[in-house]
Amino acid sequence: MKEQKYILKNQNSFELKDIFECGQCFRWNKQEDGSYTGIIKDGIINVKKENENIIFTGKCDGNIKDVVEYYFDLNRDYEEIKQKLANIDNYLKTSIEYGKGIRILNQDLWETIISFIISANNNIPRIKGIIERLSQKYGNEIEWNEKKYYTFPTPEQLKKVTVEEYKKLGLGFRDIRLYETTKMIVENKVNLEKMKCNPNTQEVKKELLTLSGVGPKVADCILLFSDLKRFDVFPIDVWVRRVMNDLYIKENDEEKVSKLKIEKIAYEKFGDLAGIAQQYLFYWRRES
DNA sequence: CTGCAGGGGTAAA
DNA sequence: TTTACCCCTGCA
Repeated sequence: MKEQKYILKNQNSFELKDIFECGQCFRWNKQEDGSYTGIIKDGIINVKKENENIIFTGKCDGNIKDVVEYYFDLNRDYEEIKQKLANIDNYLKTSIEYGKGIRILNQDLWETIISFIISANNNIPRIKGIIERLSQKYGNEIEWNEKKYYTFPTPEQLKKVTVEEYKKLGLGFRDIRLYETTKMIVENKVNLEKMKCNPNTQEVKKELLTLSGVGPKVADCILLFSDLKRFDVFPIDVWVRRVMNDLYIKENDEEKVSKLKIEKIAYEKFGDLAGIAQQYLFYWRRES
C-alpha cells in the first residue's frame, strides 16, 4: 500500500454530497474541510472538490486511478443517462437537477449484503455506527495521517463471531441474520462470484432472497449499489412509496398501493434505468 | 421527565 | 395479511 493521488477533471456528474449522502453507502465521513474520507476494500481514500477538480488522495493497493475509476464508476456517461431520464417527464427533470451529482457506486458485494441487512428497519446514523463498530472489532487496522481506520471484515473474519457478540455491537434483532448469512456465504451455499457473472437480474435476486435477512427491498439495494451493478431494479421503501404515490399514483392512502403496482409503473416509465431514476426521486423527496 | 411512535423491512404466524 | 422484532431519536 502506498500513498497516492489522482486528479479528475471535466467530470460534471460528481458532487460529494449527492454521492455520499444519497443513502447508498455508510462508510464515508465528512471532514472539516468539506471533503469525505472512506474505505474502499483495503484502502483509505479522501475525496475533495477544488474548483472543478476532483482530487483523490489516499493509501491503497494498486493504482489509485484504477481503484476510484471502478468504485465511482467513472467511465459511465451520466450526462447521457440524465438526459434520457429528464426527457421522460418534468418530475424526473426536477429531481435530476436537484441530485445532478449522484453516481451509483461499485461497492463490494459482500460488504453491501451485510450493510443492507443491517439497514433493515433502521436509520442511517445507527447503521453507520454498527458498521463502524463491526469493522473496528473484526476488520484490519489502517493508519493514515495519524488516524486509525478499519477495513470492512471479510467473510473469514466474521466466520467465528457468535450471535451474542453481534448483539453486543448493538445489532438488535439483526444479529441472527448476520450470523446465518455469513455462514451461508462462508459455506458457499451462495456463490458471490458466480452471481456477478449471471446477467439475469431476476435470477440473481432470487438467489439473494435465500439469504437470511434479505427481503425484496434489501435485495434490490444490493443489486443496485454493489458491484453487481444492476439498474433494472426498483427498491421500494417508505420514501420511494411516498414519492411514487405523490407523483404518479395519487392514492389517498399510500400504504394501500401494492409494491407490484409501483414496480409496474416504474418499469413502464423508466425501463432499464429504473434503479437510477429511483435514486434521483428518492434523494430529491427525502432531502427537500 | 415519561411515554410512545416511527425509522431506508424481514420472517414467522 | 398481520405482527413482533432491537435500539435510538424526536416530540407530545
